[in-house]
Amino acid sequence: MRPRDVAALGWLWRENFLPALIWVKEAPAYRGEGGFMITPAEPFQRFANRILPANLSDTVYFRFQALARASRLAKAHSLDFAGAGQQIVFVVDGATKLVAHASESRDQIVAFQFAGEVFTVPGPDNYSYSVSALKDCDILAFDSAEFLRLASSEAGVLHHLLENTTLSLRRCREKTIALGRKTAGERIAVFLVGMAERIGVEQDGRLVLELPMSRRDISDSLGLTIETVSRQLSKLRDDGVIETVGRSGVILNALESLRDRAGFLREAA
Amino acid sequence: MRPRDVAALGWLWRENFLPALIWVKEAPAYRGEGGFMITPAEPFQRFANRILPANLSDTVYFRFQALARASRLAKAHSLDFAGAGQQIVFVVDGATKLVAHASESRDQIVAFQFAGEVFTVPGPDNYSYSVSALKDCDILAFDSAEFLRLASSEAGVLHHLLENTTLSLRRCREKTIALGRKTAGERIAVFLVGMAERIGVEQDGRLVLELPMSRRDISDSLGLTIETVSRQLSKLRDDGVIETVGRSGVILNALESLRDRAGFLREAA
DNA sequence: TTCCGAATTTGATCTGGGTCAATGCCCTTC
DNA sequence: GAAGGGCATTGACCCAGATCAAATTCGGAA
Repeated sequence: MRPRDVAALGWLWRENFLPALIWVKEAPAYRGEGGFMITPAEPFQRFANRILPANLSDTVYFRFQALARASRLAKAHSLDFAGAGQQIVFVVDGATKLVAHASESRDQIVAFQFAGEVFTVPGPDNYSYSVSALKDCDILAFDSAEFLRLASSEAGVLHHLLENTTLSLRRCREKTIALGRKTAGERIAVFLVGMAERIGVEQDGRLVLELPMSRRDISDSLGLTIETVSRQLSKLRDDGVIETVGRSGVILNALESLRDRAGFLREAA
Repeated sequence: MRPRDVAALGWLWRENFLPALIWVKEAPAYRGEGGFMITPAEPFQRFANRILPANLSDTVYFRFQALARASRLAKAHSLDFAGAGQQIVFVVDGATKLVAHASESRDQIVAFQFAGEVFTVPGPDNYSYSVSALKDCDILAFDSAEFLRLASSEAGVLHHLLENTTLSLRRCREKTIALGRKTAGERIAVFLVGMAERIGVEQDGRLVLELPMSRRDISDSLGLTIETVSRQLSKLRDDGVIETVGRSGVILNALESLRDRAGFLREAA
């Protein structure tokens, strides 16, 4: 049974969670194999390959699987964990944004995530957080408390999770630096360089980006307005540093120049 | 041998690291006891109480101890990990700031830390990071790679570290929200409320803060200038929300009003 | 207790990026 | 392939907070 077929189940699928189990039939048979076969067990499988150690016992493996709630998230739709506590989310496929709602009409995008990435969604606190799909997504979500209870004696799982969290923290700190001490032009350059590293594709020696997020998303991520984002991109275009293709395509002609404009620490410092 | 005595050793102590071991003589005898006795083993002891599981074997305990580099850091002095990789730092006593150097004269304070807190210092990347003492400090530092190698099969240690990292991430995200979408007045209110939670002391029903950081530190943390910080504090004083005592004392007369000004999500939303 | 230098506060002015307002252009849908 | 609607761009103007410049005050040292 493929996700596609499952979708046909109708209401079960929708916006809501659904145990990943229904995607899974012969999981153990596939587990641990290299290469991502498109199999019924694929979503949890991919998660397991990335986060669970290869030598995990079947019993524990299935317990984790039972905790996973899979959801198919159509573009622009969002998961709201209001009421629930901290979550651990895996992006099986697609791209998402983690949005903090500061107040009416003031959203801050805390981070973007792409296929294969794991991240933590804070429980509600001073702000409420939600995860939105930048394009159609497949997502696995775990209640963090339940997940950690199960993982509490699995050093391998904790280690992977720690590494992922530390990476998120580093990215968040870099964003802090950008928002606290950089000009609009520098922020845009930082953004483009960062996206180039994460989703850039090389074509004819030039880096090509297909940005899944809108100008509003970019501005909500960088603490700017859409107008400023647009103006800065136009400036880069006028300067020949980038070319734009339609609404989402960006070609980076001069990555070095972009790095200079990003205001990073000089290498030779 | 107390830290105080050790300091008398002179050059060994200074700004440099020094194996924590020299602080330690009868560590095993004290380990696991409740209550923080001031003992020779105190620094590593405190760290162990917070991060290492109580049932850790002595062998492993001592291996961790051998990795610890203790340092006494005088106010305004800083540890520079340039060259070294990611670090795990424990603030035994005092208060520190984690500073990212964006470029000449543009520093961003990424986080403040107080006694008893553990945090990660990123390895050099697009920016270089350093840890500075807001007041005289005792600090333990571990090379992160070495620490994790040793901890890789110690689920208890990893679990604590993960919790600490997740907390840092949550704080960093809240800072992101503040820097991306809040006005100067809101940022100051957020800062004061946050400090109240971490180092506030209740006196006669009012919260009293003794801020260890200067106006420059506050401005470098909030992405503002010292002048703006000063003006916003004056405004709060004029409005009767706070009183200031000398350069570092702040009395919060109306925590609720501060919360309102912080632009947090309305509870009743 | 006085004194000095640095930290802070306060004031005046300037500006990067926000806001408001059209206009233009993708891209979807029919 | 024409049309419509939202997204993006561009322009004019404004303002929160930066910058520049004193004046004031704190708190350590003598």
